[in-house]
Amino acid sequence: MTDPRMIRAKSGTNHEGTSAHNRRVMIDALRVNGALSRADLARATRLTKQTVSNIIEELERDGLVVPQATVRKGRGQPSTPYALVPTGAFAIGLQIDRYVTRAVAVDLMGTQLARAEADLPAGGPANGIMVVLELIAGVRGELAKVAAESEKRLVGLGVAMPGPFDVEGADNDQWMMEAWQKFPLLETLAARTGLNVGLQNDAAACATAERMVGAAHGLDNVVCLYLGYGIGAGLILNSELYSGASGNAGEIGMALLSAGDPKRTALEHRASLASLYLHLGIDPAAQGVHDEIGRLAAEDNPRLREWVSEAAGNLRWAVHLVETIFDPQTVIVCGGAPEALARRLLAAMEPLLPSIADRPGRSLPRLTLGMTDPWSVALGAAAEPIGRAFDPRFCAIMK
Amino acid sequence: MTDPRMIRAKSGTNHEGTSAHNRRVMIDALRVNGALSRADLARATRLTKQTVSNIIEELERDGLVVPQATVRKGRGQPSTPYALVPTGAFAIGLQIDRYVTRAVAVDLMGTQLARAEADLPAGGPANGIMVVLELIAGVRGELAKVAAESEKRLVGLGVAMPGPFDVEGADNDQWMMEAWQKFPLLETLAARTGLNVGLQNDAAACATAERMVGAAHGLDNVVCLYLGYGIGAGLILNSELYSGASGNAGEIGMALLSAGDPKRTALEHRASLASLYLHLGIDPAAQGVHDEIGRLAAEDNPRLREWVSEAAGNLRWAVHLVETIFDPQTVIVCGGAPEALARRLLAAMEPLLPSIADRPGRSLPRLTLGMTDPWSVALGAAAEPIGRAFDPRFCAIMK
DNA sequence: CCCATTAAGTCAAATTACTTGACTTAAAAC
DNA sequence: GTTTTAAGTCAAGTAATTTGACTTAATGGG
Repeated sequence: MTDPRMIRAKSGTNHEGTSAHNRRVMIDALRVNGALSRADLARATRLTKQTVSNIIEELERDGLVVPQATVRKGRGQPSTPYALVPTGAFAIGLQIDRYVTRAVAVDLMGTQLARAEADLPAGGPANGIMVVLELIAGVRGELAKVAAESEKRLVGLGVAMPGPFDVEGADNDQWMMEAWQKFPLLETLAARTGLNVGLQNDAAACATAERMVGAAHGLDNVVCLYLGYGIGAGLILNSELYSGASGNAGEIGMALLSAGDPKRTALEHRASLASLYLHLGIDPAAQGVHDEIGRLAAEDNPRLREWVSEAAGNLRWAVHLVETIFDPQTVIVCGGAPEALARRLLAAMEPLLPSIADRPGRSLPRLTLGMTDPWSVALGAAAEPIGRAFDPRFCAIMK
Repeated sequence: MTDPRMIRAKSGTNHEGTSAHNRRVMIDALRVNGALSRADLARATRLTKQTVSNIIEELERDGLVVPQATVRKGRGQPSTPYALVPTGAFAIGLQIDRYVTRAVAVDLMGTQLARAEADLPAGGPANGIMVVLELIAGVRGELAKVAAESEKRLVGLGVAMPGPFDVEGADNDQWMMEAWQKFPLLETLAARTGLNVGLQNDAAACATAERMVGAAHGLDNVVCLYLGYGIGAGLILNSELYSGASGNAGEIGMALLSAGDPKRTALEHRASLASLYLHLGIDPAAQGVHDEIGRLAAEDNPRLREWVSEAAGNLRWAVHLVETIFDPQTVIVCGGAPEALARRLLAAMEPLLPSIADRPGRSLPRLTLGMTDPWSVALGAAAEPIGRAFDPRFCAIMK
């Protein structure tokens, strides 16, 4: 007898799947384009006016869209644009980093409505899980105060933490995170919060954030270079976050800088905040580190300038590499570096190396500065459940 | 008035879309798993028995599946497995390379039923297009002789040629191909053959071939390193070929070997058949070059050994890089190198560099030898229209 | 040897959700 | 003031899945 678990197949779909897909397509269209009339939506989605009307009616009943003032535009009956209601859905994002954890609550549009951070005690999840749970509960409570229906409309909890996940012989400075990764975090959080829980690495979270509210909004193929304690790439390919066979795609920081180098130097040893801290002799666990390096960057500190120069050289190569491999619409630099530092890095990276991205008729710059905000990872973590709930490509068609 | 062309949205779907998706899911399941009963299909696709029955009936009427002998397996009524009919669909693949062009005709299962090759005259498409058209016509005629209904069941013509496409300042040795790329090839072929025409680069074609009949069969996340005149990566991500924003994803051969190198040496200058020909002082346009280097590899020629050693070092790094960036299930080495040479390269690449691919519980090797056959690119080109027609992920849900 | 059990597969009706085509409404153009 | 154009609604039609009862055909226990 054929073991049914051995049969590999994709899922079929039915009318509900069709309907869910169409709803998501419409929500996505409204998110990307802003308010649209039913007629516009019908043209854009290639559905009939009637179908669009039905779905809009349902979305309005569900409190996800509202009609705007009618618009006269030439001949014909004026149209009534519909806009997404920001308070139509909420999500909570949680970042677990090496020394700190952050939680934010966002609405459907990605606006932050509440947030809080806490230091993570040493010793991994055994000591930290309570801190995390309290942080989430606090933000959730704040959200409930600001938005009446938030509990009913919470679509999930997104978690972001540094990768890689489930790898043998990970880097030494990862030992803190390793304990977290062995811990049944998702199960615990799901059980204790009652929410759907999803996980991404920090670079992926940043890309998710950029896609929802940042430089990648409305783009389909983007690579986000996330400069944090390490360096990772968040990959948006065909409008979808790509996470690889085991969730570790984009760990570009572990890429060796050259084929021949016997010392096997990885990119993040030369271009990451960790390498900057090392270069400057700063303790990354100390309070106010972020502001400190922001100040150094603003005043163009010579030691920092040295690092920028070398890091920029390596990042220039990293950009060349991802352009060559992914052929994205643009590359976005984002992450936990202070904006002054990020701007210096971007400036130092020019001119970029030649690559296939030098093509005629580009409309976007090859390199874009994205969010430089310590909260962007938590924001992206929060964006993940919203994307999951409302993104038409998220396997929406399957049952 | 809002310009409808300015509105960006994904396409909605309807019952036909649903149905098409379910048909494709079933065909895909049969392709990956072999013959399955309706009950098995219902379980695997999460559709009802009745729906599966309806679709199977339709597929049988269309000549795409046939019932096999019934199978008794324990209690209950014996099941009737259904198998794909190889002659249910046909496609033609065309490879346009620098000095030669090849065409193959394949069936639904990827079996080659006819093939032919021809030298390409210098001067690009002006002189070459007639050669190509005659080649296609020849193969098409052969196919018609072997398979009665082939004309009715031809799903398309796939074209593969070296990339990158539409890039400024492409490599010098690409000038021959540049003329081809400027030529309205797809339009001409579509007009002259009356078939649906699709285009891939050669690495992508090889990956498509590996997925249909090779080492990537049934896998969802695979990188194929295609060693040809240059070197490229064919990317299968989430079961789908990824081709980037402008069709040039995977042009890894143009990746610079190190961040610092002022000479800006690209990978394919060190690890590609072009570099081997250069190293050996062989004219790549000469007849019998392929057999020649195969012979040299078989007899372990010292000059060739030198090249293998250096190329393997660089390929080892390339594997490390794609593992780090894509986190694939496996990396497949394939392409136009003779098998003896490919085996030497693979052997020389061990041990691989450490990477996130070193994870516990892997079932597949990190590195696999794929097809080493000059025809594999043409085969992959032919597989593309079949995939397009029968792959459930190929935007099947959209209208 | 018979009958209960199990599983494959069919039948016919119900349901869901999209489409169709005619119609209404409201504004601009002539 | 009439015509034209476009947005949007109404009601019936249609395609495709689901549902639940039924049929068929095998195994296995008593």
